[in-house]
Amino acid sequence: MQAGNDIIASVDVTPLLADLNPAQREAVTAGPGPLLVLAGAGSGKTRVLTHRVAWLVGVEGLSPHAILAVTFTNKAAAEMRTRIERMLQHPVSGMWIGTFHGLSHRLLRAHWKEAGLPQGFQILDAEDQHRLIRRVLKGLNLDEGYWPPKQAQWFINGHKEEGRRPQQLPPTADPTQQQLARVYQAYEDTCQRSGVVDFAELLLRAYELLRDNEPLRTHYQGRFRHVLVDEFQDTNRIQYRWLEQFAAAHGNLFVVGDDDQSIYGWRGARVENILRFDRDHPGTRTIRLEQNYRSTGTILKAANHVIAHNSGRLGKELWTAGAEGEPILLYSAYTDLDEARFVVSRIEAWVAQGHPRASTAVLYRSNAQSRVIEEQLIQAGVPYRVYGGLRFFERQEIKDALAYLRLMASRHDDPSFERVCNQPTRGLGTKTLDTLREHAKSGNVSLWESAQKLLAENQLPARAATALKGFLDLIERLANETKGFVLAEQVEHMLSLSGLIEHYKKEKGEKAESRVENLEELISAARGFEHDEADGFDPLAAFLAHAALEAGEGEADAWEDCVQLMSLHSAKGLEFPLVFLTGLEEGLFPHQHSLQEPGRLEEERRLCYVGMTRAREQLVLSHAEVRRLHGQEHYTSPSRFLGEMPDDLIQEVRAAGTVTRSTAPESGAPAAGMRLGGRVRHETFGEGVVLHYEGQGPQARVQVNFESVGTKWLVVGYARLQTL
DNA sequence: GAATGCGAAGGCAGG
DNA sequence: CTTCGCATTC
Repeated sequence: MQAGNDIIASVDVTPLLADLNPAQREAVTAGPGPLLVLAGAGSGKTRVLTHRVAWLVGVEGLSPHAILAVTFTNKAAAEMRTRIERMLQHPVSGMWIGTFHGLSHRLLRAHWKEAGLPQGFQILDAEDQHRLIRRVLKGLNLDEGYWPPKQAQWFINGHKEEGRRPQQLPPTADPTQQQLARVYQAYEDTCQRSGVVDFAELLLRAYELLRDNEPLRTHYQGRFRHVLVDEFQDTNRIQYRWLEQFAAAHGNLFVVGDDDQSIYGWRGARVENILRFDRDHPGTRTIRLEQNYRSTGTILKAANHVIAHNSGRLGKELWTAGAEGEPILLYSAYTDLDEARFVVSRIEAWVAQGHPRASTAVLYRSNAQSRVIEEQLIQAGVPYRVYGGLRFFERQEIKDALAYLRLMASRHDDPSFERVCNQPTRGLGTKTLDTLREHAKSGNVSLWESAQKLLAENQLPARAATALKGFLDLIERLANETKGFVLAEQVEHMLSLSGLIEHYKKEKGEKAESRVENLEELISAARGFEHDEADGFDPLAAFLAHAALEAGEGEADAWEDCVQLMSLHSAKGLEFPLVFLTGLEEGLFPHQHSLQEPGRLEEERRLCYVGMTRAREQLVLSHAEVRRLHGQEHYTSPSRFLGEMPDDLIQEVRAAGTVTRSTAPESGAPAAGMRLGGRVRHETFGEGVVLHYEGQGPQARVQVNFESVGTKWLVVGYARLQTL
């Protein structure tokens, strides 16, 4: 390749490669063909991806148009784009950088006809999908008690993630499966009729589009000469095949991932995708990035120990050239409140040392845990920001508003019709709606069409007819009158004409007030919304897609210097000098649901690994002996993950009393009703908490932390302990 | 047809 | 502990 060398020689590649280590450099400068980069946490993964793109464009002279880069989150996509543009020092508009969902959506918008969708198709989020499934179940006369919508949702999404349509389900004699298959089919029909697609459908539909449409496939394969994928360990089966559709012709598939950070098995991710990548793609070059630039040696050592308990890994051990750093701190709290206070006091001390608040993250397994910590932060007057949870575009009032906008864009959107036809109330009751649904179902048309038809044929009672006509006219009027308006004015107009904002203004209470504020915020959001005109669809459609695909930020403004609160899942890819990993308790983390299946437990362990490796300088672990969850008090035992870290790396912090670090029970309980963290009463020592036990039956010994006399080992057979 | 109040059910992670 | 559906009442 004489010519190639000439090109390379003619460009000064020094700045591009200067700050890379040998492994990173090897990945960035690799030739064509499949390449797997096993990138450990903090090993410069994003750097490799962005440098690779810069290399392809800047050195190999590839057009940005020829690059397809896929990520999982919008944030990652945005960051990648920014960094690439900074490196190349000019905008790269022709490059496709986005999430699987975002890019699929783009494809489907561009080729809606070929994909068998109406032009104005709308996107269902998880909640919309849930509601629709409930409707479908009702339509099939299935009792919700017997047929939980959640189960049907799980069934449908699970199959879609595997690429299976209702007709392609494996034959089964199981009546439950058969019934669920019918639900799946009915759901699909409803979606098709209403012109809506759920998240999984975006991917599946885009994949099928390329698979079945040869000219289109050839076109895109010809255009995208290089396909790059971030977080490859989180791809599910359909995403894997989706990628193959693009890369099959040339095999230039550059995937970056870490099997130890695969944490989305519950939504269909297949670790196997990364485990078998080199077998699926002969000639794959595998490059390991094991040097970590983020955390201290202590943190890495502990994290390596934890993850070593998993089986079937590709194998990787992080190391650092940096310092050992501070020991990991462990706080055993009495209660979740105690834990929260501890966290807040450490944060205050940290901030007092001159660190910005934003250098701190509090991580937890489930979003419900944030409340207690938030309350303590508020009390201490420490600004904070919560990621995840209920996000802007998921709020009730915002979804109401969006439903109006969606109907303006697409009349046949049944879920939106159902949502707002009587919101605010305008005299459309159950009866009328039932008639509408019945009629729509039998005629296989949308609610909108069915309403028009029933009105035209005068088949409704006068009152209902007036109300219904009022609604249809309202939507038509909104759509027509606001044509040519700028987006924000469209939204504003809709809010006042529909009576929605008035409706919430009339309501009293703090909640209603914030709803009105949110609706006003929606107008601002619309005003600030920018989209690529080149996408070829109008601003309203783009805005609606944005709302569906990017649920928006949580509370608080991003500007202020504030403590970051988030679930472990949303922490992936981020890093902070000081990290709190809270709620390390059996049943919570690892989560209860994961204890049955070994595979799930390993995923929880990976989640722990992800959490630990977020910390740059200081990692603080904590667990509570008593935790209030869902209104009930639970006595808990420390997470088994704590027992998987070497003792000498951990320093315990304890205000009073001592709690020995204990691992989860390896065998059953020593006596009836006795469990780690459970409360017991002793005749002379009083009440205490079970910390440890050994053996079973009357010879079993238990360690109890008594409130009055501290920790003692007792033999169950003699101590006559009473479980409480 | 709409507002109010009660009881039951759900309860993990996210695009 | 919430939220949501449902029934009762206005």
